[in-house]
Amino acid sequence: MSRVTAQDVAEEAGVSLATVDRVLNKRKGVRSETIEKVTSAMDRLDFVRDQTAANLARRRSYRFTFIVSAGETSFFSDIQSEIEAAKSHVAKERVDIQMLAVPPLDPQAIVNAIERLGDDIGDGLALVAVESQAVRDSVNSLRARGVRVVTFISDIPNSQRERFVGIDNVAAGRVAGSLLKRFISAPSGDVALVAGSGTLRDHCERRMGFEQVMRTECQHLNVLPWIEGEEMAGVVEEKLSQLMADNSNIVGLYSLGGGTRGVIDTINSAKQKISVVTTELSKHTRAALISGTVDAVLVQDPGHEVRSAVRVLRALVDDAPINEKQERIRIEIFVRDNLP
Amino acid sequence: MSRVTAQDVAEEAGVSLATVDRVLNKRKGVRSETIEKVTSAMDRLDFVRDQTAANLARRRSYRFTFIVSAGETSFFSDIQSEIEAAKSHVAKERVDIQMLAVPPLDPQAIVNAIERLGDDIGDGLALVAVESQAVRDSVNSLRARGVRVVTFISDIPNSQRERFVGIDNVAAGRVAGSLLKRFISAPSGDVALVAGSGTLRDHCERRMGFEQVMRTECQHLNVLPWIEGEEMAGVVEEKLSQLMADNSNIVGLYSLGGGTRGVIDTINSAKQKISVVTTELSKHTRAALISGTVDAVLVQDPGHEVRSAVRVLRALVDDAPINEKQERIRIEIFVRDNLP
DNA sequence: ACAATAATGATTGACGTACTTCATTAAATA
DNA sequence: TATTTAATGAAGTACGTCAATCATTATTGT
Repeated sequence: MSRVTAQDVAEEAGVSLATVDRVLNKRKGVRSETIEKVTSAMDRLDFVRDQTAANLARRRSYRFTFIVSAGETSFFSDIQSEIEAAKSHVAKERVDIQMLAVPPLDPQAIVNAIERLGDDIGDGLALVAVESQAVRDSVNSLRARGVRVVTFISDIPNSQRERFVGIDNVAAGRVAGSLLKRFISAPSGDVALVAGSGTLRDHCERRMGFEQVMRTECQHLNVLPWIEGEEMAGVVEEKLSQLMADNSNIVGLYSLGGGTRGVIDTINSAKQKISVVTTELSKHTRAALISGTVDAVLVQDPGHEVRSAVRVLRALVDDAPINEKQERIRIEIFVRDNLP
Repeated sequence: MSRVTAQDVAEEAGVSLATVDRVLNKRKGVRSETIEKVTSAMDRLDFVRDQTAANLARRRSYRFTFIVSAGETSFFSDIQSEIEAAKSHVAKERVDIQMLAVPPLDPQAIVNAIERLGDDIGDGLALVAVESQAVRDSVNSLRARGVRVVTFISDIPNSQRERFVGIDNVAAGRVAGSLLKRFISAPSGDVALVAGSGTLRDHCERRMGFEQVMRTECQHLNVLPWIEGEEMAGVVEEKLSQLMADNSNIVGLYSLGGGTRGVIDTINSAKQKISVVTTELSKHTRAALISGTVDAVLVQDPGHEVRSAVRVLRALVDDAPINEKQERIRIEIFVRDNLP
């Protein structure tokens, strides 16, 4: 009933513990014939090596760095507190996490941060990437040094990052589109689009996805030129109320990034019935969902993303397989009734 | 830079390792004054006990039993394969899982299974519960024996199970209602309701939630008497086509349980445009989402549920805190564009 | 002040694996 | 056959904590 140990395997295979160990850790100096004896004994006994004991003996501990945007949006403060939470949670499993917040939208800040960290960066890095060749180079040189790198929330394709932990933003945009398509009952009308900044990759991708759906499936709807809110509620509010004053026929709106509070305030003081889909679950979007101002909110779960990044980094360091299903970050749809 | 050990704490506190250990494991025979010295040293040094080493030394291993319904629905076969997956995954962390499939909807089968297992049930049980006093008693006596019990997917309230791992089914029903409400653009019409069986608690709850929304917010819609499909596609198809023949004004449909394939087939061969929300992601609902027959599918992620149950059981055994955010099972909404 | 009790120290051997060293044996080459 | 080389065994130390034992101090009450 007690666990099968390497010692048991040795006896079963008729070899010494040392040889089992050599096989287990793929060290050289064992005949393939002997390897076979050992592995078959392992199968027979259902041996699974005790990872906890192994890690202890290896005195392996993991050190990971998170570099995130210091943006003042609620999403990024959520991310930061989730990292803090994860930090204390995994500390007892010999995983040490450090977090660095850098100014948003600034590639050089990221590069400098990585530079400054040097070897202190540890075994792995989770990075909220910004599109830039300098960052790409920086990531690649980390990889060359053996540091495992995952991008996080915002990807940087064509770099040597080993994985992207985050949602498919094009799909998120499409979801917004197909929801709005179903929500809007008017036979025709205009649809407004509010974004943070055109330089943000995720915003662009969501917009792409959204417009794909609108173009191909909603000929009766006309997507207005998008509003760039620069992630600031005030700016959004000003530009959006202008837009709504000019267009009396707005029937739908997709807010795909920052400054959603401005959207909500504007819609609240408008008379038209507009179907609204937004992003990010903050106290404002939550209230708006409940009051009915907003119909649906599309979300990526920061907690899941942080935990996933840690698990993935650990698996990369351990050369262990990744549970794809577990690590897939969902595009979550919230309506009033499934609010957490 | 290396980890802080209990030995370091002992030195910092000016006591022996034995005393630190006594404090750490809350053994008696230490003056409260000394306890204070030790804990403050721990704080100063940021000591976190190494769980892996602790588990090793304690030679603690966990043994959990899953009792699930042997229903032939795709949902339960998904559950079973997720349990298998979890089993091999956690084996390396000294967690042993056994699974037992019992006939669905049969309280006595559950009670007998628990009886037969005896002490072999291990440290904890995750149970797909069925409403019944016998099961409730059985759960309670397990708890009295010190076995930790969580219910799983289907709850059994008023028992001493320590937690329910699953979704809020009333909320799921409400989500279905508020989605349909938005999807249906017709000014009025009938809404059909297809369920598996009235004896299933989760089905009843979803129906409740759905009708709540319909009654309070959709006076323009008329919910037809529900169809009991007994989880069989053929039965559903027959009854539903009859219903649709009788009512030419059906504009929406919510399929809240088994036999969804029958719903899909029926709708496919109908001429009306009906907004449809269903449950469970199978290859049929997936195809129907893509083809547009179904507008949205409400899902609980079996993988997440299984992993959560294991984590919760382990936390219960360890007397460790539970990460509520991580363990909240989401009501997931899938439309064509966020299909996994 | 003395015994009785409580608190602490010192030491030791697990737990299951990793990794090294040194000795021994078997196989391959000259 | 002698010699080199490769394969294996035997044994020990380490990882950080747990848990038990026994010896040694403090701290009580009388």
